[in-house]
Formats: sequence, C-alpha cells, structure tokens
Amino acid sequence: MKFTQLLIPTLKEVPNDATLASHIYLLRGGFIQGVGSGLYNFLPLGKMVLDNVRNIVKEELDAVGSQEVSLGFVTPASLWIESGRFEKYGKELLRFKDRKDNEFVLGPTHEEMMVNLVKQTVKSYKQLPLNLYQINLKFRDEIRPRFGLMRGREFLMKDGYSFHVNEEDMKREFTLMEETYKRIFTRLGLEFRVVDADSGAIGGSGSKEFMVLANSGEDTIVVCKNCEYGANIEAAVRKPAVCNSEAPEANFAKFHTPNIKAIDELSDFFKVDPFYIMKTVAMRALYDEGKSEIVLFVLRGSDTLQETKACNAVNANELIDVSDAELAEVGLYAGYMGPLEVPSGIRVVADDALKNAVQMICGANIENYHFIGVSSDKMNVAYHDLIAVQEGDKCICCGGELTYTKGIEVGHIFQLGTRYSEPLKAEFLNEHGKTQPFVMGTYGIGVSRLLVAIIEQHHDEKGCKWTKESSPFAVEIIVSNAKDESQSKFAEELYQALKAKKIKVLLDDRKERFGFKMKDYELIGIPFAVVVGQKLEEDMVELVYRDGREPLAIDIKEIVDAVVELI
RNA sequence: CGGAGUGUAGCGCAGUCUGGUAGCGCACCUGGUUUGGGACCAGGGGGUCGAAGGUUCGAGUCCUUUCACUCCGACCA
Repeated sequence: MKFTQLLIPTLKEVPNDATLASHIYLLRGGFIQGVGSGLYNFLPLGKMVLDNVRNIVKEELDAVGSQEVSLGFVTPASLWIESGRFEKYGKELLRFKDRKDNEFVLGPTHEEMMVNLVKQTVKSYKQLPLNLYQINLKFRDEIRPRFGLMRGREFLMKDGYSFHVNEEDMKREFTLMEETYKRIFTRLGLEFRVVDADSGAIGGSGSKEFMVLANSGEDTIVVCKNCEYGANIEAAVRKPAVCNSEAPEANFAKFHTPNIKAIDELSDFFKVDPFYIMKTVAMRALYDEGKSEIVLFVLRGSDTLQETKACNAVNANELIDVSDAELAEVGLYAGYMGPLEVPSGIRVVADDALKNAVQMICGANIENYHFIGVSSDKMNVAYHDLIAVQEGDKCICCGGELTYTKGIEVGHIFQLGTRYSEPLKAEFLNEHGKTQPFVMGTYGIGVSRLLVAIIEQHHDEKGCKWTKESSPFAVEIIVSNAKDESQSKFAEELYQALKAKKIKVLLDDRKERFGFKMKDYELIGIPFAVVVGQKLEEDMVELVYRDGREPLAIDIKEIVDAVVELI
C-alpha cells in the first residue's frame, strides 16, 4: 500500500485521556479512534493488526481440530435465565427488550448459545469430542472502562467450547488448548506466564489464565522465584505459614480489653504475635433475588482476607462492606467479633490455617472483651482457603520465595464439566444408550486486548514496535525526498519488486521532509524500513531497524534479497 | 454507586473570577521557498462555546436543571 492512499491519521499531540503507552500509541499512530466510553473504531492500520492476530489464533486452533462458527450477537434472555446466569452476571450484562417486549442480552460470552447449538445437533457419543469456537465482538457493560482497548466495553474475543463424553477426555482437550495457546502467544512474540486462576462468573473448576507480563497489567499474579508455580492473587496458595515467636499459654477465659480493637493493639496489649490472634472480618454477602446476609470471615491476625476466595467460600455473587451500625443491629461489635458465641443466624467461615489452632485470642462478641486460650475445636465453623498470599510467603510446590508481578490477562481456559449442560439439558446418548450431559471445557482469548499486550511489552518513547507476526506491514519504504525523481522512481521499483514477492510493504511516498516521515515510521512501529535517500547516488539504500539496531547501507542490487531474508 | 474534575474548531488548550465582535498552537486548503530527524513565508476555510431553561439591553462568562467524558475507589472471563 501507498501511504498517500491509506487513511493513517497520525497525531503529534497526545489525546488527553490516554495514560497507558499502548493507548497513547494506538491513538497517535492512527490505529484506533475513540468513540465513547470503552468504545473504539479500528482504522485501517488497527484493522490490519487485528486481522493478523485473529488469523494466528485461527490457524493454530484449526490446526488442532477446532472448528470456527459464528453465533448471533443478540441472545434471548431465556437461555440466560435457564442457566442461572441472568442474575449471577449482574449489571455487566447489557439487557434490553425488543418491540414485542421480549428480553434479550448482548453476549458477553456465549456458553448458553453454544450449548444450545450443540444440543440441537449432537445426539450421540459418536459425534464427540467436538471443539467449536468463534471470534466475534462481545459486549460487557463494564463499571469502569479504561486504558483504551485494555478494558473496553465492546471488544473482540475468541471464545471456544469443547464437548466430551467424560471428564478424562475433557482434560485431554484442556491440556491441548493450553499447548495451543502457548503456541499462539509465542508466535505473537509475547512474554507470558500460565497461572492458576479463579473461575469467576463462568463457573467450573481448574481454570488457568495466560498472563502477559507487563507493569501496566491489571492483575496481580503470584510467582515463585524458584520453580514454575504461578497463580492469580485470587487463587494463589502457599505453604502453611509458621510463627517463630512463642505461642501464649492461657486457660480459656474472658478478658477485659477496653478500647483495644485492632490486631496490632491486641498484639501490643497481650504481647503476642498477630499469628496467635484471630482476625474477624464482617462482610455482607449478596445472593440471587436480592437476598443477603452478614458473614464473618475468620483468619489469623498475620493474614489478609482475599475477597474473591471469601466470596467463593459462601457462594455469593458479591461481597460488600458492612457499617458498624449494621453490625450493631445484629448484635455484633466492631473490634470485638469472633467465631465463638456468635449471635444466632450469623454464618462464620474460617481460614484453613485455623484448623487445629490452639492458644488463640479472639473477640468475645461482647463489647470490650476478648477470649484467650481459644482452640479451634470449640469453633463450629466451615473451613475454606481465605487468605491473600503475600510477597515473601513460601511456594506450595518447592518452598521457594513467592513474589508479586503484574500481568495482562489475554487468555483463560476453564474445565467446566456439566455446569451448563445440566441446567440447559444438553444431553447425548452414550455407548450404553443412556442419556448423559456433555462434559465441557471453555477457552477464551482477548483478541483486541492482545494488541494492547503487544504494545505494552514492545514500545519505546518513540512509539510502537510491532512484533514480526503482528505488524501491519512487513517493511516500509521511505522516500527521503519525494520530489527527487530518481529516489521516487527507485522506491516505486523496489515497492513493485517486493509486492511481486508477496511481501506486505508500505511505501511512504508523501511529499514531506525526511524527519517527519521517520517520526511517523517510528510511531507506527513497522519492524524494518528501507530508506531511499541521498546514498542512492552511490547506488546504495539504507536498511533501518525499529528495534534500535544500527542502520545498514546496502547496494540497490541486493536490497530485495536482503529484505526477503529478514522477514 | 461514592469522591474529584473536565466539556470552547479534527486534536491540545486560553478566554469564565470582573457579562460587551470567538481566540492560540497543531492539523487542514492555496501559492511560493525548503528537502537526512516533526521546516519557513504569505493567504485561507472551519464553532448551534455539551444540552435545556432562566437572569440581562446583551451570556462562552452569572443562576437552575440535565447529559457526556476522565481520574480515584468499589467491581471485573
């Protein structure tokens, strides 16, 4: 393509609302255009990159036997009501009615639709396994869209669904998808990590996320310095913590502790390590149909509550903070809450680390009193993993030191089991002639988000640096002085020669000065450029690299071969 | 939804306090000079000042209402 024929509206100035490198450069480079909160138009260059990414995803998936389909964007709400997600998904799900007053949703993900499709067409185990995917727009009415394409409301996603006769075959496919995803992200030139994850609103178990490592990432991931262990903070586990300081010794008793509420105040008062104090966090858990209840989460004073884990532990849709006044209404006192002698009707969940704990201190559920000498056998509570892993904790696999890093979630794969097939009655006849629900897996890739991930990992102060397989063009030809006839003529010849070799080439034939065109080249970020300039008088052109390598002078007779070799 | 802020040309902004002809830079158009790191000269086009209502002889500016967007928080496959 020729620059003069392409719509590439590059900007010198940074749009006010862009803070992230990828957002700034995608806007300035003329890849995308904002149209509303979380809504973007893709301009020609952006569309080219998007198509490249999309094609790589498609190639790799097709190569392992997945089949592409395209589902309707608008979904009848009835399917969502059947699966139980109409409420569970919350306000993020955009709902609306048609002229006949029927309810619909804009698909944020398409488990229901795909199950419905398969249910109508697959009747026998002989048709399984099956892996279907689509690469289509999704809409999620995000509470707070931000960072450009990173968290838009409308975005391009590949969502795949597999159907199996049993758990074992589903796990085989899950592993196959993990390997396929690794190939996709590697081809795109990304540095990433596969981590254990929370399954969130999709449901199911054993999910893994693909995280592109970048400081601007929205997710905190826990990684081991020593081994391959990695997990989203929402799902990370650690080796049980031990405490070096001595446990207190006391018989069970009620102790007067006026105005001593916080863990560190208690720690000072009793001269014991927070490890031996129980922290009780009250939250209001919200359920379907507007139901809610106050739940007490109990953990060691040295630990911190991980809200996602807590939410999962009580099967709630959401946890929100509780005010002191609300606590008082049910007979609880902030600062003096504990797992013993709890007002009736209040649910208590304790962290796994408190199983078999002895000699603990906890609130007495009476104002100004704590219990001492508490052991967990007195507690009638459910145990769950509730804590947020901290930096410095020990790895569950190897005992190595755990640290935090930031990641951009670009892929997420789930072992769903029968989470959707059962309620939606998606069943087939097995080899014994018996009816059974499909065992499913589901696999997502944030295609438009990948553009963000690539730029976040590959940019400098001048602009984008697209990786080889994502770049909108393989090479750019820059005519230094478009009014110099010999330069224009040679550039045109070179352009035609490269095109004849099926190379994606961009010719900057604008009548602009050299510096201007170089700045645009660097902003747009094509990996290589051939500068046709003054050296043409000596039959030489210059090969420049976007990655910072020194330019190379090359004889005009060899330049075509040199470019072919590079790409 | 809570807190903060911003809406004036395609983009970035000034003008609002103290009411009186709608401005600047970039971009765009015409002509000329320039051509290896975002050039220069001259001329030019482009605005319901987010929207509605009010005060006033007169509103971008003052008052009321409303909408949109951004940031922090809660939230998030």
